[in-house]
Amino acid sequence: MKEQIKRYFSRYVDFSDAEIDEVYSKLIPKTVEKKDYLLREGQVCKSNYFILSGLVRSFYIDNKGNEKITQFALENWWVTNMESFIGETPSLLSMQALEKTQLLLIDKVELEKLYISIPKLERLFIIITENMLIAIQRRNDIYLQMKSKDRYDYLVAHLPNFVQRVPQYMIASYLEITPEYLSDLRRK
Amino acid sequence: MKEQIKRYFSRYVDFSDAEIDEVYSKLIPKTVEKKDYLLREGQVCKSNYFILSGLVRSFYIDNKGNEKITQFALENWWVTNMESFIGETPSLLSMQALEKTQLLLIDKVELEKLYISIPKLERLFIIITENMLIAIQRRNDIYLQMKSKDRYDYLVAHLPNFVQRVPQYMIASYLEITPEYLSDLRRK
DNA sequence: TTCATTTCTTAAGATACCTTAATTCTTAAG
DNA sequence: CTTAAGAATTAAGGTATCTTAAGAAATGAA
Repeated sequence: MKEQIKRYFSRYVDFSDAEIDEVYSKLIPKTVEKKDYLLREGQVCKSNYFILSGLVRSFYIDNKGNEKITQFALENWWVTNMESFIGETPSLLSMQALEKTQLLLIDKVELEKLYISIPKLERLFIIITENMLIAIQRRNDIYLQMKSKDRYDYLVAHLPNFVQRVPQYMIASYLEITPEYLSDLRRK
Repeated sequence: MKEQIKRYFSRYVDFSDAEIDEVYSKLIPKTVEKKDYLLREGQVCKSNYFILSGLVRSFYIDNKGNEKITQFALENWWVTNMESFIGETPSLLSMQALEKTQLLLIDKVELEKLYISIPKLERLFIIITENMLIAIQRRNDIYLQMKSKDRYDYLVAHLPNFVQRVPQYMIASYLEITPEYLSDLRRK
């Protein structure tokens, strides 16, 4: 577990073993079962979650009562609801495990303390935030330009894990189409 | 001009007058005319732009040759192409003034030097980046949930400046619909 | 294995939005 | 003031995607 975190951290910033240890000591392990919630709509999201293994989705219920999936997250991703986490406001999204999932979570308060003793850590989270922003913008562009069929093909090509591990009606939700129409598309 | 920057800065972080002066001395004033470009597709975006007055759009040309507007930015906003600015990669977007626009720009290299002498400044830009991320996510959600008509109404209600100052076919592009269809919608 | 639940498919009819192309309205330059 | 260029409207026909509803297939619990 510690190795996995260490590998992840050193992808972006150079930490000493002592620094890794200090961070690691503040990370709280948590295992959730399939269908368990990490966060429910209306709660304030107080933690940032590092996924050791498993798969998590973020979603909300739209005004017609349908679930809309905004994000999948898997091994070696950080996942949180930025808006709620940063602003300390009630979350519009829920986060739910789609498989048995092992996590390390860090509390917002602890994280901010760590920033002071290990400024490099803040640098790491800046980079993570920037990458998130870029990824979201890129995803938007894809959605802007592509028709449903192409979005599906793109997903299969670039994120095959999602397609394999997630039920098809959730893929449809993520792609912003109905399950019926996705089924149609796949026939071709 | 300095007053405007100072007001903006102190919305988020407390700076001393001396700190403001130091930052201000690195900001380069620039005035561009309507239709001038701040950045062209293919260039690396080396600066972050603070808009003192005027209006700027970001857009790209899609595979059918149509302009797609991804963002408008106006007074007291920072505007840049994050992906190109952070990654120092050729920009996929262009940025163009839609009105005569007064800017203060800061070079990436200068900005990073300033982070060292004024760490609080980095804090400010973290906040700006986080807010950007939240805004983009929120915009996505709106696009996810709403039909064209509702997106237009939302824009009129929440960002009337855009609707007033930008030609309608650009609003259509921003809303991801054709100008003809927007015209249809407005009739109702 | 069996039954119940969840997920996926199929098809018909409806709707949102696009394409093209012609027409009017507005703006800016001479 | 006149004209050309840019912007907005209108209408007809087409396509992508949704809705509803039913049945088939897969999965998981007993």
